[in-house]
Amino acid sequence: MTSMSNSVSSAAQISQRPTMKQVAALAGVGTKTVSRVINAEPGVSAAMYERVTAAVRALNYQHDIYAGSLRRSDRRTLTLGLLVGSVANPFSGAVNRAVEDRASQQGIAVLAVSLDDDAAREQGLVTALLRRRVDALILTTITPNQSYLLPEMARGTPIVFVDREPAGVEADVVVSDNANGAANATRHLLERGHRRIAFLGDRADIQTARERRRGFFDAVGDLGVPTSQLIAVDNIEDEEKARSIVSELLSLADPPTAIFSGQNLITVGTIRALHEHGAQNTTAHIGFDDLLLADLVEPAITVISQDPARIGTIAAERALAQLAGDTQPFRTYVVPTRLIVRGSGEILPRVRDRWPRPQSS
Amino acid sequence: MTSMSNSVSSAAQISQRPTMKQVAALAGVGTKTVSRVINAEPGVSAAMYERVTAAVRALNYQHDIYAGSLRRSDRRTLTLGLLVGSVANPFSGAVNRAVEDRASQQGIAVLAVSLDDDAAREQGLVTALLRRRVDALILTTITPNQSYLLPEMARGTPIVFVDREPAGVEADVVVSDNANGAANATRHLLERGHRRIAFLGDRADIQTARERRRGFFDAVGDLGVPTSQLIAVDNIEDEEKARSIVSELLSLADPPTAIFSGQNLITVGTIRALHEHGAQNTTAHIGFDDLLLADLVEPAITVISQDPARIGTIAAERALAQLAGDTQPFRTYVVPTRLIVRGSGEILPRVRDRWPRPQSS
DNA sequence: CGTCATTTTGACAACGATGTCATCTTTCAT
DNA sequence: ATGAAAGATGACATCGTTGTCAAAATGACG
Repeated sequence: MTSMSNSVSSAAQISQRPTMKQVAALAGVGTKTVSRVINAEPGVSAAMYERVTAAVRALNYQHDIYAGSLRRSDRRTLTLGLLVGSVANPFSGAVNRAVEDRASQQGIAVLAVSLDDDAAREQGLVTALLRRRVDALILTTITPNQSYLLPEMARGTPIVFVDREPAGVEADVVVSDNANGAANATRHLLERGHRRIAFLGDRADIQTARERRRGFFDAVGDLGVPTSQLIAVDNIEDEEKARSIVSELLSLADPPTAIFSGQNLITVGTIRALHEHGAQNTTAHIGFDDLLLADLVEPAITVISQDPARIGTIAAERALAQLAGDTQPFRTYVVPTRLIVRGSGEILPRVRDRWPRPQSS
Repeated sequence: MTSMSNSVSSAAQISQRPTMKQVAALAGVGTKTVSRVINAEPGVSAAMYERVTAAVRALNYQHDIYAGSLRRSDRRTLTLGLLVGSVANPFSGAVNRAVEDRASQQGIAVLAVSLDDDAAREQGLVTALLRRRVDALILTTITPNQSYLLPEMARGTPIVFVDREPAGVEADVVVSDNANGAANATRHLLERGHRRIAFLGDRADIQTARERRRGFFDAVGDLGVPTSQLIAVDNIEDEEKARSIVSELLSLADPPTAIFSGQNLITVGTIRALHEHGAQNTTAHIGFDDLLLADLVEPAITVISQDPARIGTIAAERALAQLAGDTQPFRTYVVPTRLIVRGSGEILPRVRDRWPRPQSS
């Protein structure tokens, strides 16, 4: 009975995915001709084209991009690798979406992974993208140095950095105008007479956090505000920590008359604390990065808004341009931020706290 | 001088990505041995293992997942395909993140694409994922029927539907408790004496929108509220349209005493309109889906909150389980929603609008 | 109608990896 | 010491596709 070993018994025959060979067989042509039709290569007669597309439809053939890329000389996989803070975070989501929109115009898909600002994950995540042979990388980084990417760049893989500037690598970079934005916010407060201002910053190992801090100190420095007036707290990791810190600050004998919160979640924590202390209408507050509903809380929150969609679009454009052979020198694209005046940032200090001090002549 | 055609002139030699063959050559072993080491297959002596890993490190070899999958019998690409509303939208982002977290535990990456609730895009996007040979699909759909996926399912590709129930396919489904959540919100309003209630719904071709509408009408129907009291507006596509509709409603001679907004952006538009009319403290309002800062606007917004992370986690678990050979029958997982009481939903109608009517005996 | 240029087509190797299987060592019981 | 069993290793075909190149078909022209 061994003759039955090529069994009919595997009854529940699972239909295989059709291959190009099967399409070719059905159409009665060579596989190369099918390949030509699929890839819209020239030199196929109308009759052949018709026969092949009919077979493709009949079998519901789905071309395998990766098998193709294996043999193809450019080795393109039509996939972009994107490393962002977290795909769950609105800023990253907007960047992701903009990249997707740009890329999908050319049939390119986006493989996005979340960094979580965990330096230990960075290289592993990049490797995971590279193992999948993405055509280009768009990266938000956290490690102090990105020179581990040099061999990959030497191989010709386009790499664009977004949101944060890399170190140890020459490349296209797309960032918000962090220092300027922060300085603008700070000047806005200074102009309204605030001097006792609190700066609340994100983790200091994050490049943008350092930039925003720098902008803050540049602005107060330009005016020669004595540092004894200032309060700066860094490394605020989450909303709850921000809330408790602001709560403490408001309990001080001499609390700040204005607060500049340097990141999204810190802004939310700050708003919470201000409301808890009933201080939201007496303490000025500007946040870096806009929030949904920020215009509907009481008072509405003045913010420095970023343009993540534009950041994503430019990054995708640069990556795609490099793929297309563009060789213009690397540049840093600085996307402007915008001060959106809504109320919380325009609260004036009490007269006795206001600067410049009235002349007592 | 033709002997120089194998030119030294292509000076800027681009270093190629090392292949397994090169690693094998450097280590002085066969490629199959390298393959065994890379894949942690048993039967490799310690000495060989050491020699191979040394060569891998020396060349910075990066294993090509797709080339491997081509020959491998299970044809796994260690990639999951995810179709969501939009990677820029917070709900989708949370689902995406949960799927990523689950999948990355097994070294699986997520290829996410945005549907934009555009029926014309659905099949094309699924095909784009399938062309990349994803191991499984997690889909949010918009077309009226998903039977086009039957051949793919017959091939053994696990497919899990999230957020919305499919039609024409038997599969695992993970959804919010939409009808119940909407009914709860509605009862919450009815219990407080509201009868003149407005339901504001999303596009009627979206399954969840229909479910929420159903929940609303179930709840009012159970109490026998005369439909003449009710206002239902469907197909509200964006925040601005929601705002203008609510604005109109509030201008009616007999405006609604309560509003149930059936989706995120509709909720935001509703809040805007209420504030513009100064009606936010006299008109009750409950929104479906939570919003950041919803607890900080005045009044704080009562909502039906969903649990997108849980939806994503369950979906990923089911997809991975099916990949692992789990054959339990398909199920619909209903993730509970939760009424979060914050104030806007507890506003009472004026006495003369309140039900039940006081007995005039 | 024959010749040559041009267009269309397909056979075959190759891309980078793994499955199969044969070969070569080593180990160990007798 | 010997043979059998087990372990380690690599040669080779193969996965689904495309590059190369030669062969076949077609068309142009005298």
